[in-house]
Amino acid sequence: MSKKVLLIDGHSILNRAFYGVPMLTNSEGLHTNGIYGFLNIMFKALDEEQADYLVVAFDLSAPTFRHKMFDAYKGTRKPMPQELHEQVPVLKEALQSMGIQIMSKEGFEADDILGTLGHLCEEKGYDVTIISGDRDLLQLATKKVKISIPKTKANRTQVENYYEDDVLKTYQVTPTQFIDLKALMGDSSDNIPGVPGIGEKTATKIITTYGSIENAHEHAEDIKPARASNNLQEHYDMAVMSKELATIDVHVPLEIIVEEATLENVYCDESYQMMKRLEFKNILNRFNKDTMNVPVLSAAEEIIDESLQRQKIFEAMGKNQIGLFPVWEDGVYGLVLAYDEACFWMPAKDGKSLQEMAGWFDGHPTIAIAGLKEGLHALPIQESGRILDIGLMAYLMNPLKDTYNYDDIARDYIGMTLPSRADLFGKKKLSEIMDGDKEKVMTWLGYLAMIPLKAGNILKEALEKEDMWSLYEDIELPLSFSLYRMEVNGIQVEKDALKEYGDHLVGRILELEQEIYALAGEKFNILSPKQLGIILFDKLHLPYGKKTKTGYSTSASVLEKLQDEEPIASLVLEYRQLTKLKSTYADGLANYISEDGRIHGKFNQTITATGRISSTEPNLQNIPVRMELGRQIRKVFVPKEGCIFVDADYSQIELRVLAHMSGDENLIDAYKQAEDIHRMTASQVFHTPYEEVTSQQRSNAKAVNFGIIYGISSFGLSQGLSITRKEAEIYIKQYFEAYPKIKAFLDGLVQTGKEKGSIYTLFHRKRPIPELSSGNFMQRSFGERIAMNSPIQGTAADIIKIAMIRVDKRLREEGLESSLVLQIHDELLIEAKIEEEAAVRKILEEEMSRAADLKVPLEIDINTGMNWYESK
DNA sequence: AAACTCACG
DNA sequence: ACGTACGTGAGTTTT
Repeated sequence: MSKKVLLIDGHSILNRAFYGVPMLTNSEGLHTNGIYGFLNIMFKALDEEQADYLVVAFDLSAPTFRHKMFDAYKGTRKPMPQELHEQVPVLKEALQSMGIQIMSKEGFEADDILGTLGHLCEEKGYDVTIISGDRDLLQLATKKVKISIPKTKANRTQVENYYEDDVLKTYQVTPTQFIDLKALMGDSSDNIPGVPGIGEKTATKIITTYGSIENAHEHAEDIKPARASNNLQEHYDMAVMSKELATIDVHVPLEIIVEEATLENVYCDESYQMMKRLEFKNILNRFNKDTMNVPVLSAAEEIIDESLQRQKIFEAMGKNQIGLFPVWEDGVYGLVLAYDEACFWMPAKDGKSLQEMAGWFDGHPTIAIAGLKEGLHALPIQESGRILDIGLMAYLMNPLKDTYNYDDIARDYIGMTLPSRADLFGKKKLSEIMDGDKEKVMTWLGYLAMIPLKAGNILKEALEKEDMWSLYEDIELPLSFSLYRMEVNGIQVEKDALKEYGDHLVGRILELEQEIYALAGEKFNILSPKQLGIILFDKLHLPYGKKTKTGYSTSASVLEKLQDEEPIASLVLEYRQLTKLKSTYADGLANYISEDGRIHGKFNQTITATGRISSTEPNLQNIPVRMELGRQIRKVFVPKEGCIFVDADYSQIELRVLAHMSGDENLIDAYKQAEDIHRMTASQVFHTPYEEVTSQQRSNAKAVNFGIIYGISSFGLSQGLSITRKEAEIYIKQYFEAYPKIKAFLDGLVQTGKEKGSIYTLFHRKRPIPELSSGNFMQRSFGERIAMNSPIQGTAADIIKIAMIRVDKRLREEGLESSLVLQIHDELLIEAKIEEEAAVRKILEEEMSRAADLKVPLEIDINTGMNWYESK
């Protein structure tokens, strides 16, 4: 079996990857999309080819001879965008960490190195694959040398492979003649001028007939059309030069031989650390974790005896700061405790005995912990300001990450690469882990408490430096306790009523199903966009609107446009609506009702980019309300015996935040004068007296107000209002004329974002916007909309968080039995003792409207009821 | 795992 | 020329 050699055109593949893979940055802010795409292409090729040797060739940054020649003719090449440029050295570093041979040579291009290596390897009888994005390399194809061109189409990498025969089949010319072809038609992307007026068609015809430019020149008079003939004669020098430019040198004197480019150290510790730094989780999966080096930070010592455990905790009480990690999973309970350089694993008998340990911490020192709210469920430690939740702090420092595990924080804030739980134990359950290698387990447990201990103060200082400590101490930390209480509290749901609701839906769903099949003329899966698309647009020939990358779009906006003409469209819309209610809500929620008849969902504090809370397992922040049928489901959410629901929501909090932050007097005055802000906006924007505003004008103004908050774009607004872009532009222009300071404010946000790389809320919450530095128009525009929206959405989130904390605090301080059950972004739901209704209303009213002192009043609406339907 | 669709603010 | 409103989570189908 002959050896296999893989040769990669470094810059070309990096370039392809950069433009093919959407923007990606690691937490250092380093752009990584090109490197990521490059490595994926490389690994895919390695898997497929099973190569013995691998070389990656790069051009040197200094312009090479061939380009100097041409640059003299026609200026220089376009400069590489900064975001790509910064990835070149990092990619080289990554390849080096894998022990992959990198080759470049002064005075030669990567093409020449690839050509020479390909040539040499073929002579040695090896199978060669050259990967490049550049079709110029097709001239190197032979029976043994394959040119592989990856194409990133719609997020999927497809590869075109060319041996000698394939080039002939595709281009009607041999690989050698491909050079002549290029010499005639030119290649702007490669700075080859070619002959003016000769394109692909003519060039192919000429070369297939005459074989080379030299021969063609000799028979130039016979060439048709006349224009091509004349141009070839007149610009033959260009053709000759182009041929020279396009010809790859296959005789470069190389010092290194390909046999040295073996693949022995691709998956080593060094490259593992590099992939961690770049945050390539997919690529990390390729590593064999068992052979990895596991750094010992401070392994835990097991303390089983309860009185010894007490003693250790007593000792910890004398310290300034301790690290804690409550373990409660899969029948394993216990506590990891760290102080100074020591660390102890203290198993507990069960969940209850672990909870009891919380009492031992009274009068505790500062506690550093990773994930306070989650920890509280196992170890309900006393509420205090002396807690450093490193997960929460790391979230505030950079809310864009998807995990804040000890290994992420160790890497980002201590500069230490530690194996994650998955690296160490894969998908094993905790009980299985604990039964395994003791030394490894104790090392891991050590991480869980030592990393909080070590990172706690680092993160505190980092937050202080950014003027964000108060956000942590006064808002996020106390909020963790409120959210914890809401999770424990849960919300009562009537299981039987929910079941009935579901059954009622099923009846109608079955009817709709039959009607749809009848109109379609066959049975099919209505919920499959693919099958539905075929039925509607291929079989029934309905006019299709949008297309997705995989086929026809069957989204509601498309079906809505059809429904006047086509009954099937309305039926499908209704079918979708009902099946959604059935599966997500009727059935979905039922699965979460626990023994106590309540749903205890999670309120996540470290998910969103803007500072909002998110709700999962189940999501209680998207219970239907807009459509009556869906809204009915709220009737199953009820207060417990002796209670009622009191629901309070802010009225247009984001628009009020905008009025305050922009300081626009017109909008501020509008809020002070008018009942109806959208009507007032319409009056000011369309220069119509307030009383004469039509409902059409009002709803347009409302859409513009939304648009402003979302980061206005004429296209977006035109979609929202079903008008043309031109009309949308006029609305926006008129809006900004009516509210000039809003325009200045939004422009300022984008500018700040570009200067600082981040934008901030009124309470100093930070959101980095790496998209703003993208060279891609789409990405950058997206960044601009984020810059306009996030401070508004984020400030509103800050305000309701403050309100929540204060409402919760007062409910407890005033000795009330009422408690918070839900937060839905601008709404708080309280399960209130019937006799406490007035007190609860008062607290909500006062704390919500006073949560922030804005230039406009914060107004709230309050409703009560015996279920959530009534109280909303 | 990714794509699509749709529920909410 | 580019082809989208901002922020989420979940269920179903498809790859």
